[in-house]
Amino acid sequence: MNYWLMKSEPDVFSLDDLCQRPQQQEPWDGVRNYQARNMMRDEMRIGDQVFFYHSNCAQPGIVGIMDIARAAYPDFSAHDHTSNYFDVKSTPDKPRWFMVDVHYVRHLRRVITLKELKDQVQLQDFQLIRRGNRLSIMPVSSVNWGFILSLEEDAPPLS
DNA sequence: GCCAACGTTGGC
DNA sequence: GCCAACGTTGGC
Repeated sequence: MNYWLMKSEPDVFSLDDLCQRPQQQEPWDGVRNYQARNMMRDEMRIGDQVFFYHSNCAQPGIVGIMDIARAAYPDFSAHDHTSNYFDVKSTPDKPRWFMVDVHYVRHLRRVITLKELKDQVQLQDFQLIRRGNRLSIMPVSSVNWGFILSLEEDAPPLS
């Protein structure tokens, strides 16, 4: 099984939004970056575990856990003229963009903030906190996954 | 294939 | 709102 982190702006789609879906499941549409697409299309498997990360908000950080409920299939929002994610170069015949379905697992007991992650000596190899990182989807090693989860048990940092 | 211009991400 | 970092586009 593989571990991942996926970012979303909570104003657009939050962990609470996912939690409130009827099946607590949702297509992860709108990814328009080739590296991120390739990871979804080529490497994500049903049952993989995913950190849900809130970006571009007051308190950026990991807020919960999802799993992969459906492997990659064409992102239909690319073919929808009314969608923000419309891409004239993607067609149903030759889809350029792919997505997976994610499924809610749980909220973390507290937000593990970006700042807190950056402060961890043990996470210096974690892509999320490397300079200039902008990928919205990234792999998480099983070691880092376990370590980050262990932070959940700690008291939140005071600052 | 090079690279300047431009657009986007996302923390702060 | 600012801006650093990075990806994409398109002229040549």
